[in-house]
Amino acid sequence: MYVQTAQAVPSKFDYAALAVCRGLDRQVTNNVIAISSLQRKTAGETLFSEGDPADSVYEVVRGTVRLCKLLPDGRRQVTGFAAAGDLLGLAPEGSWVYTAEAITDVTLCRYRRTGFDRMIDNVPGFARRLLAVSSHELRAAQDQMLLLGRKTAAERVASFLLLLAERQPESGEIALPMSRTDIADYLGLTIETVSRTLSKMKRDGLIALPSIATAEIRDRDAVQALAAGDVEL
Amino acid sequence: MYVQTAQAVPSKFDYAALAVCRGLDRQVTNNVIAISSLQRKTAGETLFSEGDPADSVYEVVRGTVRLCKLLPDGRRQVTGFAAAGDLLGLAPEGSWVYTAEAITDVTLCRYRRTGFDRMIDNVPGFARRLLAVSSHELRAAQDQMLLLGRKTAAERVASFLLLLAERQPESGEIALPMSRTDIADYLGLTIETVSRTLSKMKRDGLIALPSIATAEIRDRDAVQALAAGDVEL
DNA sequence: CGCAAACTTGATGTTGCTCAAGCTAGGTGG
DNA sequence: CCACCTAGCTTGAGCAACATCAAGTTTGCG
Repeated sequence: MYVQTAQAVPSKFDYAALAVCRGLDRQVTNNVIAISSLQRKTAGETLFSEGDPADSVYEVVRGTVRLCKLLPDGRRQVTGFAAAGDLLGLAPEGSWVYTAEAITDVTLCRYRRTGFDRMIDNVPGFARRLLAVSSHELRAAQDQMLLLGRKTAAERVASFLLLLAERQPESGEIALPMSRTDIADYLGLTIETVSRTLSKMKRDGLIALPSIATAEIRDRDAVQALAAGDVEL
Repeated sequence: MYVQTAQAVPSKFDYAALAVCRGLDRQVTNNVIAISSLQRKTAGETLFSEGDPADSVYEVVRGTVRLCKLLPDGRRQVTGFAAAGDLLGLAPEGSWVYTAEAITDVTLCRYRRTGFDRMIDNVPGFARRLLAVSSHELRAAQDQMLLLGRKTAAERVASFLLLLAERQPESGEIALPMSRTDIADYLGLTIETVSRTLSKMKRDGLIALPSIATAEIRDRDAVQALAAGDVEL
């Protein structure tokens, strides 16, 4: 369990910039430092597996993590992608209910559960903010249920691109750090269907695919219409 | 937080039995009474619709509620069924992200948002309990993503029956207060597929269907094997 | 008892999956 | 520096699971 990737923590690290510290005063931030440790994982490494005892909360500082669940025969559902600022393991469930794996090289901040729980009880407003975070995740999960239960393949892919675009407002280009397999397992499709759908959207001028790991929305209205089911591909 | 005499309220109602009050002392329970009001809805009535401003938290006291999301063209995804003890609207999102409709006649306890938020900040341990509830819902949502994204029709129906059975431990019979349409929209299937699958499970002796709104698991191992994908129907 | 809504069952259709074959990009060694 | 190699991606052809369309049947209610 305690596989601390022994790597020097940069002393210049800015703890106050952590998502967990948002809105907290200087003294409490110091408290956060006391219960946290920085970790690095290289692409492909597992952070933790479904069923492992969950004695920590993680914050993604840099990179992208995939969260997934497995069926006994190997079928996989990616339940989400966590990027910088996202928290894993808010749930005090005792053990992890999904597996987390690094998609890119990842920097993490790990908070010991005991200290974290103490903060929940003692830091004013902290619990309420976590509740808001948890609710937001729940909302995303419900949107995903609608996607998985009722949307067509084209609608799923279009929705996915819009979601990523929303989370990366800086650039016109959308980074796709995850593989086609990850996308397929997130959208409840096969890689072939994902690939075909992206190709068709490109052929029709809705998007461009400058590289295998990049997409660009060329006709936002058309992609949105597609995602909403107003039009067929 | 101040106590207010509960005059507008049927005196025989046992407020201390509310899920919200679990673990709270007498004085705080009185506080709950102050911010709450009881409501009734008849089968088919809408409690609130997606997009409506969410100025309250609801607790289901009696009956069953369906939570659903709609696509513009009418496709529907039921994201969950809420029964006695379940809370709706924990999320301080500002407006509802799903529609809630009464499946049976329903009794509700409605808590004003403002008072509820005050309790989150002031009642020790309350926020933490809500966080646990929220996390539990998130976990259920992720299980449902796996179901919707990766399970076959037979696996979905079997999983659904086991889920209901788990939530109704009292009896051997499973109550199905929701229509086939509701089940189909929950499982991401059509009513025909749900009906056919139930019929087949009955024909094969896995379950019995004593009435249209009741099921009984006859061969639990077989149903579990089916739900896990170990065997085909 | 009769009616409408909900459910079941059957026949046919379509979307997305499976299987199979190329293609591309990035990394490695000559 | 380039050729090779491999993992990941794309494309195509056929197929299966589930959806759709269309009757029947049951249930519950007035």
